[in-house]
Parts: sequence; C-alpha cells; structure tokens
Amino acid sequence: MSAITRDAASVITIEQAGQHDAQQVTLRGWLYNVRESGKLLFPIFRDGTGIIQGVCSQKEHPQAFEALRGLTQESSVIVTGIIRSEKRAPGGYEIGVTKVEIVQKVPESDPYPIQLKEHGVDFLLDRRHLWIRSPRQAAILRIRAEAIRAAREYMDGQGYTLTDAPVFTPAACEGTTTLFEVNYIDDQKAYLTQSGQLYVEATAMALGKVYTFGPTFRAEKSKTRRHLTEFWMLEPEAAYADLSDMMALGEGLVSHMVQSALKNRQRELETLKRDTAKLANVRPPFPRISYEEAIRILNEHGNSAKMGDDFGGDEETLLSSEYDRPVMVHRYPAAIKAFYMQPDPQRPDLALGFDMLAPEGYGEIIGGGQRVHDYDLLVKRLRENKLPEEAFQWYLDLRRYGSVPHAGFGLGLERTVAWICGTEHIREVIPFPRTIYRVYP
RNA sequence: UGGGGCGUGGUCCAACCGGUAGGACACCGCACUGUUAAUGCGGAUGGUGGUGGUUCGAAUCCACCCGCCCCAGCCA
Repeated sequence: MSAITRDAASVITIEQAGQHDAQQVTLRGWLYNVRESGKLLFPIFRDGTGIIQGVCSQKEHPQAFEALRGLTQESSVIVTGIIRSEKRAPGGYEIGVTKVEIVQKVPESDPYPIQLKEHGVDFLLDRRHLWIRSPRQAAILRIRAEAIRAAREYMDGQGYTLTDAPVFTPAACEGTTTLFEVNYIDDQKAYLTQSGQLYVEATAMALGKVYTFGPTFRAEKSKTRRHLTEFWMLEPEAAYADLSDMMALGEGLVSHMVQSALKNRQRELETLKRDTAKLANVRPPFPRISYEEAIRILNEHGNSAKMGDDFGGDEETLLSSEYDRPVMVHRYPAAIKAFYMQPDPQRPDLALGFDMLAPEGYGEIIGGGQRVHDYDLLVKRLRENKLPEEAFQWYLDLRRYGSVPHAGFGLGLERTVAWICGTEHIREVIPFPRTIYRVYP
C-alpha cells in the first residue's frame, strides 16, 4: 500500500470523515459521480464505508480539476483534501479536493454499465458483481454482516457451541425431490445438505448446547420473493430442552439481531429508508399462540383456514399483521409437520413444534421444536414417511445410546435480514443470490 | 408443476383493434463558482428475443420455441 499512500497517517475512510473536521486527509476509493457547475466540480466519492461529496475549484486547484473533469464513473481514485462541515453537502461533510491520483480510469469506450438511474431487475442481477457497489446494496450487505455477528454473539453468550454440519450428505432429511444430487468419488452419489439439523442433534448429545451456521440447498421450484436455492441457516439444538426453551431462545436471538442492527447499522438503515419505528418494538416477549388459536383468529378475519390446514403466505401475513413484533405459532397438527417432531403428550395429534412469523408479510423466519427421542416411535415415523432406514442408522443411534428429550430450530438468515432491511425481495440480501434459474455471476 | 404478466437503441419506457419505430437518460461538444440522479443549448450512434405463418404491408395478429418477472404449492 505504501506505494500509493505516501502518508499513511492521514488516510481515513469516509465513515470517519466527521472525526477529521478541518483536517487534511486522504481517501482511497472510487468515483461515484461528478457534477459540473462552471469552474466548480462536485465529485462524489465512495470507498465502501460511505459516500462523500467533494468540491474542486478550477482556479484554486487546476491540476485536480482537470483530473476530475469528465472522469468516468467508477474510476478508482486517491484524493487528498480538507474535510469540512458543510450543510449543503449530502451527509453533512465534504472534502475540498486539492490533489487527485487516478489509480485506474474506466475507459470512455467501455463505461461503467450501471447508471445512477432506474434499471430492471434482470439487468442488475446479471451485473450483481457491480451492483453491490451501489450505496443501497452495500448497506444491505453491512446489515447482513451485523445480523450474523449479533446472532453468533447471542448464541455464544447463551452457552451454545458452534459445531458445523457437513455440506455433502448421504440422503435427504425430508424427502428427495428438493435435493441437489452431486457426483461424489467413484460414481457414488451425494447430496447437498438441506438442513444441518440431523447432525446438530448428534453434536448436541456430545456437547449439550450447540448450533450450526452455514449454507443449505434446496432444489425447490419456488420462484417467489421469499425463496433462494442456496441460503444460510442458523440451527441451534440443545439436549434436555423443550418447546418453551426454544421459543424463548428464538425470541431472544431475533430480538438481539434486530436491536444490534438498530444500534450499530443506523446509517445503513437510513440509506434503505427503513421505517425503524417498526423494528424498535422487537423485544421479548413475543406473542405465542397455538395453532388452534391461530385458526380461530384467521376465521374471525374471514380466512377460511380449517383444522388440519397448513398456513400459506396469505395466512402468515394475516396472522403476523395482528402484532407489532414476530409471533410464534406452536403445536401444529403432527400430520403436516416433519417426521422427527415430538408429539404433544396431552394431544398426540399435535406436534411440539413452532414457527416464528416475521411482521410485515416477511413470512416464516424460524421453524423448529422438540424432536422425537424415543427409538421405536422414530422408526415408526421413518417407515410412515417411506424414508430409507439404512441411511438413518446413525441418526437412530442417537436414540439407542443415551437418548434424551431435546429441541432446536432453524432460522433463515436471508428472510430475517430481508425483514430487517425492508427489502422487496430476498435476493437482495445475499451477495450472490442463487435462484432456480440463476447461477450467474 | 399450475395461474397471470412481460421481452422495442447501452439503459428505462412509448407506439400494439396492422400502414414511415419515437422519447427520456447515458455518450460527445459548449455555457454556468454551490451542485444534490445539477441545469440549459447543440450533436452523433444505435433497436422490435427466435423460428415459421396470415397479409400488399407485422413491434402490432396466429403458432411454436427461448428468456425473465409475479403469485400459488413446498419450505427458511
């Protein structure tokens, strides 16, 4: 770096500009835009931490002026100047440019394709590697990073140990139609994981309270704003834990993620024009309603859902609109839930599971509950679901050797971040989204 | 996999009950010392997703194909 930053002491990032009022500093970044007004130029610089307006006078700094005049968008530049408080500048500060070093000029014959104008989704997604430079996309990615940091901070603080699950798996955990099959060594077949859950149950029996955090893959033909084929999931699991323990953990985790974003990424939420008043209430306790209560609420609002139905997008949106924070729906009918869900001893037709529904129509962000810990019952469920028992022998071992009641859940990172950011579509909250018809770039 | 919608210059759109494909932005030039996706004036480039059909004539009508978007199912 020293080759291009003679005086490292004065190099700052744009987000630090406010701490250097009236000082000479050097910024290293890219030219976001230039406005011309006679013998004054107003270049806008970005460096990944923010954007700042510059001012350059032809009369006072002719060399810098000539370097910037007509310079192409996204050319990389190192600029030196005086930071000053300026209420006419976006952000409240500007840099009076005295010196400009062009690191690479974007050629005029091949200009930066993304203009400061409206573009279609397909155009932008084809150029996702460049789109992420825009202030809005950069803000989203910073909020995503904060959500991950806060989630791990919370889990670690609750005594949970991170234990990673494999990406290659031998079989499905819930059916085979949505699995990505890959060629493994010597003509073996393997599948990309749909969930780390089965493995995290094993590590919970080894370490007590654990979680996984990693990518999961689903070859679902879903083409909605809530679906990706590759998404990240955080999955806690705890031995000797029950349904209510997991609902408490879920509300604590989600609250901490939201409150951390509000506290540490306020500027980015402003960039997104997110109505943060709607996030401020997201603190424990979250409402908990049973499936049967949920059906009653839906019916009172004219929805025709009846006992035994699973909830779709309409039902989720209607239910969540009743509350100012996420709502947890528990004890669904066992028939519509996964084979590993523990039945309610009071009501064996109900499963000790729960979903957490985010407000504002963002849908299910958590699904989980107690797992079947009885060997015979689990075998019965595997057979009922026509799952290959051989592939689940290791999973059955967990019920053979010191089985205990246990519970956990999966939190969908992108849905949670999409809700925090208030984005229209989930694909904006992951650096390089993978959807059913898109694997580029 | 169903239902609905959309493919027009580099980009975003208009023309679509058939009749000369147009605008804005971007780009280039000039003017402007406080601009806010700057503005004003001037200029050059460049397009109907593909194949076939109907017709004197197709961006427009028809068939098939390709691509994309939204919704549903499934799920996080």
